[in-house]
Amino acid sequence: MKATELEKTFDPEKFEDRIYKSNLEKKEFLPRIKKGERPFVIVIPPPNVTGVLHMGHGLNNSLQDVLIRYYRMNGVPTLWVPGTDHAGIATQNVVERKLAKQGLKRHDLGREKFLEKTWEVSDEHHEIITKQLHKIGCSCDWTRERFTLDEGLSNAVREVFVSLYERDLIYKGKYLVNWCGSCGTALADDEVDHLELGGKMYNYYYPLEDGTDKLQVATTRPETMLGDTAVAVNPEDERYKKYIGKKIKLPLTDRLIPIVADSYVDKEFGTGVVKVTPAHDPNDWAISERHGLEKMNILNEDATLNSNVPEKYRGMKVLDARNAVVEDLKTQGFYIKDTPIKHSVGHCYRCHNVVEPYLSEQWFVKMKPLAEKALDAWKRGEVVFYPKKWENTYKHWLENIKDWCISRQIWWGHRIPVWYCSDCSKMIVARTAPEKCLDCASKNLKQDEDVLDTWFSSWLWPFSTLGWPEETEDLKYFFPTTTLVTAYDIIFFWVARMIMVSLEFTGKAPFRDIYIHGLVRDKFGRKMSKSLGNGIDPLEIIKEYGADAFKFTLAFLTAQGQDVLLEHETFKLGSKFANKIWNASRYILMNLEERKLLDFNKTEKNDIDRWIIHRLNETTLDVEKAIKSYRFNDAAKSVYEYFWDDFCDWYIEASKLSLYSNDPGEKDRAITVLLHLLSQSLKLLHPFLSFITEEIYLKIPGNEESIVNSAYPVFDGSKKDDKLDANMTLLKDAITRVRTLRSEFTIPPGKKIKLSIRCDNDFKAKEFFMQNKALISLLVSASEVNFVDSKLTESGDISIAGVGYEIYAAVRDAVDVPQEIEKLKKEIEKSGKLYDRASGKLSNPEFVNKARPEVIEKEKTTKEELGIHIAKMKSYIAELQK
RNA sequence: GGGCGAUUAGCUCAGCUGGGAGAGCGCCUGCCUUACAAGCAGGAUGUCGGCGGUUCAAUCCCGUCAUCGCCCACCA
Repeated sequence: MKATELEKTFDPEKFEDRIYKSNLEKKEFLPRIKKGERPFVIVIPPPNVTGVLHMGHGLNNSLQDVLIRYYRMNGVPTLWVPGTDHAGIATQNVVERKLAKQGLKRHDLGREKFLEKTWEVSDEHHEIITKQLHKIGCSCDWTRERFTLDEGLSNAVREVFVSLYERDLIYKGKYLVNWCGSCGTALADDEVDHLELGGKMYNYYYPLEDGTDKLQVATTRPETMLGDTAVAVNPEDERYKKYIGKKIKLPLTDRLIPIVADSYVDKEFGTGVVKVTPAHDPNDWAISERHGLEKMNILNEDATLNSNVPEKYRGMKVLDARNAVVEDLKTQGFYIKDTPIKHSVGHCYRCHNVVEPYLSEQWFVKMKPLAEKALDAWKRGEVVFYPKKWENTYKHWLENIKDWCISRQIWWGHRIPVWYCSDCSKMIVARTAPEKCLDCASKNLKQDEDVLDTWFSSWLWPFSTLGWPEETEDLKYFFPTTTLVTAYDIIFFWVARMIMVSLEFTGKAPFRDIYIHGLVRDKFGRKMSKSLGNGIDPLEIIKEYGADAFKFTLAFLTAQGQDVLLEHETFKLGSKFANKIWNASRYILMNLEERKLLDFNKTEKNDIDRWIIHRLNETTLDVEKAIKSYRFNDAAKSVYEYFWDDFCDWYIEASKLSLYSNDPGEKDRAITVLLHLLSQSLKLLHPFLSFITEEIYLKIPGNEESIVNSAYPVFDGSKKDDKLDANMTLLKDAITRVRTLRSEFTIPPGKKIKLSIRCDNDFKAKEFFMQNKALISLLVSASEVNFVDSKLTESGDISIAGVGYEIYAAVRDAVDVPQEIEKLKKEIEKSGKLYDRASGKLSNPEFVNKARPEVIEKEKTTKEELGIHIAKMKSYIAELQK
């Protein structure tokens, strides 16, 4: 066999793109459907086509890839559906910002031209995003890629809209909605971010019509007084009872407004008088409904004041109007004072401008009936959150759900499938554009100008991507999907809504497991953002460290329920690991030179071979447990420790006994086993480091097919060998003790030392130690190792105490005796404390009576062993003092 | 105003069902030992936020306080 050369330095850039391309060409990422077998399916949380992928996407997709690759290798038919989201307002904003730079507004272009521009932006970002996912190594099935605005998904959107309308779950009406004046559209409640800000509470008087008295009111938004249509007091409030039914002369206007009694008003709070602005405050809206008050809208769509206010304020922006109103109240003598206050102010989650409550006609989804189904499904255990704590959030939101405003006054999105007859004003809700009015047969029809909320298409994603409403083969086989991987910031927007609509239309929950990972933050725990400039570009990391380092590091750091704190340097962790894999593999492949490979199964295994096979086997089980419970850090740590600590530091080091021997047969045997274990180890690592494992795997003789669809190592109970593992632990411990001695007394590695080992008669690993004499000798760099029956007192060796054995090292001349005595004394002290603790427990009758037997047994052993240990060290001191 | 989470080595964090505290980075010592100096071998470092309680036994369970963070909520 000729040696397979790996380049001396590990350079991921040299193979990652090539491997991804090859995997695509060979269709490695397409599902291998097995009829009757339940597949493992993930639909990607579709990235927005507003921009490029950030570290949060990097994390999200890396974790999905780990899962997908793990199940794929375990022989489960596996599908990962990729795709992107048109992201209505967000994308529209991007285009509008571009236009603004040229001094243009969307209306200057007109709807059609504007949409053309938006498609350009969308296509451009789609390209970038796709390339980024390729770079990360995401093993998606790109033949099934979808976009929320593509034809199939648009069909699904219309189908759902019309069906919900027919089921009386969608309605149109004039209500108070959250209005973003800057985006010029209505927003859903959860699209409003509430920020705690410092503001002012303005106090001023409203005079009674008859001039007999004046009432003090307070507000944080004084400009709304121009839309006040009443003043409310508590019906039980003795101070104001006499005024109920009377009228207020509203300052700055010529309007008279009534004083009404409403129990909503808290007598104790403020002055007990509330100004009522039904069109611009949800509570006031409710009051106005109860009292049949007028609802006076004072805002235009762009959040300037409209013609319902006195002329001087018209056209002013809200804040300008606020200042003007305050000024005028002052000059006219109504003003009292303002006090600083902290209060939460709603902001648009897309453009971050202040949102105003605004009266307008919108489309809504009745959420209660949908939410009930979603709650029931969760209670029945059809969906499970990992970690569980998010179930509270989910439950709370569903139980307090309000109707969802789904119409948006923007252009980028799914046009609402509703038409109005210009002649008879008939409203037609239809799946396809009607040709004529159903009532008057007029062909003069106009489609609703508005588009649907982005989430109205996203919530269909798990089934619309698989072909719904068509009964496709994909839908039948792959739906419902298995796991949703997402961050907690979109539980309401997306996760809960997907469950609701899926239950409504398919009768099934769209996925079984919901894995909620944390958010990516910088090393100070701050969210990564453009404005802070603390973002890390995934591609930059991949360019410097490689995609494997990227994915492995993220998996290693993803503890369930925790945010992930990152800085650029953090990725060295994965990079160093990849480098280690590279070099270990290089060592093995290098030693193929002139070797004859044997049949692994028929090859004899020595102790250390069987030990590493045992360790691999155990690790396989650890990974399985960790992956199945979505504990990515545990899984990554487990393969890391297996490969670095067990495979490299012990197994490969031990293999040098064989590979550097003069016995060609032993060399052949050893390389055969090594190569097999390397192959298995690479498979074990592949879900976490996908490129390097493929690159090396295909260089191993006999491996023809990609590692992507190779069989993952499976836990095999018959390979479990705890006795061997215990023996190895003792052997490793003995070796470490000798190495520590060498290190402490600076005995250089080149200097071989002579060792004698004496085992107690009942020492369990006696045979094992004796059989592996040569190994011990190699790993501690000994000139010779002898097993003796008793201490050779006259030798003047330094003694090392083990549990069940002692090692005598002929290094007395190199040792600083007082220092050695000091060290032994320290250890006696430390052991003494532990001994006292154990014996204390054992002499406590409560402990002996109540503790579990195995715990008592353990304490007994501990006490016994420590006793011997201490005695040994005392005798060593005595000896050294001779 | 509710709800949730965090507090463990200098830093960032693991520690799943209570039984002698761990990782990565950093630090100290010695090594360019023919896979790897992005490495090897060895080492130091913790009143596991405070106080109570349950228990034979608490980093882990309960209560409470403190500090920090997040989510939800219409109090003018």
